[in-house]
Amino acid sequence: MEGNATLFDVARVAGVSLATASRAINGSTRTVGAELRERVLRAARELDYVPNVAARTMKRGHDDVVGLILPDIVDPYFSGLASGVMRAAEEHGLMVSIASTRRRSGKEADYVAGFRRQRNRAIILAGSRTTNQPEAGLLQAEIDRFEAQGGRVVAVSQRKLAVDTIVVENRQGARELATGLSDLGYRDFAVLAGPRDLLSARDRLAGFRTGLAGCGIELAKENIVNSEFDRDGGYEAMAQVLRERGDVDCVFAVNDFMALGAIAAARSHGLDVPRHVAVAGFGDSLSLRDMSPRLTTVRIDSERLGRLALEMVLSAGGEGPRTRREGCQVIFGTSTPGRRRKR
Amino acid sequence: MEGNATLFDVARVAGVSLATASRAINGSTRTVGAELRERVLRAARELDYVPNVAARTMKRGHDDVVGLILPDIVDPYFSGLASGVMRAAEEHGLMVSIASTRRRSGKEADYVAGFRRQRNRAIILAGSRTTNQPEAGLLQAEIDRFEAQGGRVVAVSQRKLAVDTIVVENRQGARELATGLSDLGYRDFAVLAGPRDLLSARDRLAGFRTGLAGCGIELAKENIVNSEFDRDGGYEAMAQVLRERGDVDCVFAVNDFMALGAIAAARSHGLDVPRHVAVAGFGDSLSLRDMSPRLTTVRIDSERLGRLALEMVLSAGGEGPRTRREGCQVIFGTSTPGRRRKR
DNA sequence: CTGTTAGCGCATTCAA
DNA sequence: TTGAATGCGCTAACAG
Repeated sequence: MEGNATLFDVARVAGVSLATASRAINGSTRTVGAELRERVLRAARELDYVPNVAARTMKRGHDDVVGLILPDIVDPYFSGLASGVMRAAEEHGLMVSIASTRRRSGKEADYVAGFRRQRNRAIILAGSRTTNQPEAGLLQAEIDRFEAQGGRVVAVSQRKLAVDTIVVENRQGARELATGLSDLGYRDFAVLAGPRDLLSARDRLAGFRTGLAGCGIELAKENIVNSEFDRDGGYEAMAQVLRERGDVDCVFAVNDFMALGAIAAARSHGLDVPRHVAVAGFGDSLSLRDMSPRLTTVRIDSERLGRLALEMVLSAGGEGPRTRREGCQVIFGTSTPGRRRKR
Repeated sequence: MEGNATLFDVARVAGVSLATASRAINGSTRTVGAELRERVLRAARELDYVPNVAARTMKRGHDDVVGLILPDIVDPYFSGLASGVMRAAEEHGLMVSIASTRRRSGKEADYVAGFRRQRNRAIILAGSRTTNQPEAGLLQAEIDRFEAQGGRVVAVSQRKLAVDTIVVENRQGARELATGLSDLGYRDFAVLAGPRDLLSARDRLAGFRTGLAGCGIELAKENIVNSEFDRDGGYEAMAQVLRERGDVDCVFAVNDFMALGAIAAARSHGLDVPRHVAVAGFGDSLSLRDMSPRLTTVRIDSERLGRLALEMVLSAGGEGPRTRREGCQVIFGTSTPGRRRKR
């Protein structure tokens, strides 16, 4: 075996026409007689025939690859989502191309353009939308081009683009968390609110505030600290809280890894979690499940989101953007055991 | 703008031939007069021309995508590696397709075949080799086909396939870990050795044993327990150790997540780590850095491995398989503080 | 049900 | 340096 057998070779060996060989192997609308099909398949096997995807793509206008754009593959939320996408893709005989923006949200449009050039069949766009309007415009323009070319697009985040979207109910989750923490007796809260321009972070803050308000607790502006969305951001924000607002009894970090940093910061200030201060996160990262104390958090099943996104992007649907909401569930751990009466 | 402008359209608008347009845009051997080139480029911009990758691939025989095959994208080691690959790929203008075998090592060959059909430019095969010989044969056969077609392949693991390989020095790392633990005064070891057929796990065990032997410590067979390579495997193996060999003072889990499970198992048996038993892992997963106790482990910079792999797979090299060794570094944490004299 | 034929968009040969 | 013509491998009309 050297270069590659082509469909033409297969047809010749099988003694049929090119078209018949194509139909037998690919299975088009037309059917092929059992005997001929058998002959073709046998010839293909003998010749170790491999279809040339590029040629097929040229005809069809798209390939069997779905592109996945995400902010950071190392983040367990997104690697979980990628895992779900890949698993579902395998079931459908699709390949998955992944592009990481590494949190440079402006890169999303570039990667959409890249997938368009590749003639990928569909794109899944994961990760929170931001408040950056000009960027969103460029992204939407690229998406429109991709769709004009016959590609399908699904976003997993907020409903901010004119595409099918799986919306994660950050608000609802944060609201329930707030209520639960209030029930546990906490009253003086601080929120490590993450980046100002990240909608997921904003939604979690907003939901949390709403939940507290429902319990008659107001969240003072001074008790909201912005920072990066990662472990170090949580550390710094918590340090600031401890410096400036020493009297809080519960801290909500809008992301598990920020919560991790917050706990580390508390420790390095000589405070124990949860004895001196309670901490809750958001995301329920698997690798943190064995942490001690077990972090109170809000579970998002990102693998499931990935699977749903792939299914959605494959289901035709021509009648305007669809929205599917996915809830999340509060998990109480030992990091918020309930407040003992103070003093 | 509707369907898509083709190179033909660009040529027409620019008032040149197809060939000239192709040469101006792609930049072939032939050069194009400055003025004509400018005209072509302008026309391309006006028409929002996007090259059809499929057509180009048909001519060239390969595209600008590199395939990455790994056992599990959710494992931080592999998501880190993927991150490195993607980062380097971006610098080279390449896309990355990722396939997860979900630890079904027989799937590797299937995905190599898949990437071959896609006419991908290169494949990076990450993850430990196993002792399964027939599987390895099938995989090698698919790799040979891929290479016969002009593709390049690099493996990151053990040097078991006839391809360029980046070898992770598991043995050396485990050996140094053993020596270090011995220096800390530990004498009675158990090893949670992971799956019997996984070479990485075997190498870590072997290195650890060698290291102990160098310190005059023999590792009894009964103190080696096999299990799955994940958190739950570590939990079960540790439970078995505690049941059957209560007297160990230090446990080495060949993988960080197994160590995590081991610590959880110890706790649920009423034992404190490290007070009652010390635990060490392997891998230095980032998300575990804030764990308490801080896990003693062996650091592998998987992001770097990914970057190196991509560079290697792009560098031509026709003279038989190359091997590059990458070391790893022992990190001591509070999970192995040093042994207090017993009794 | 099967065969013939005409491109898909591009890079590259061969002429000019 | 430029242009005209060819064919990569395949699918989908269009005949039969």
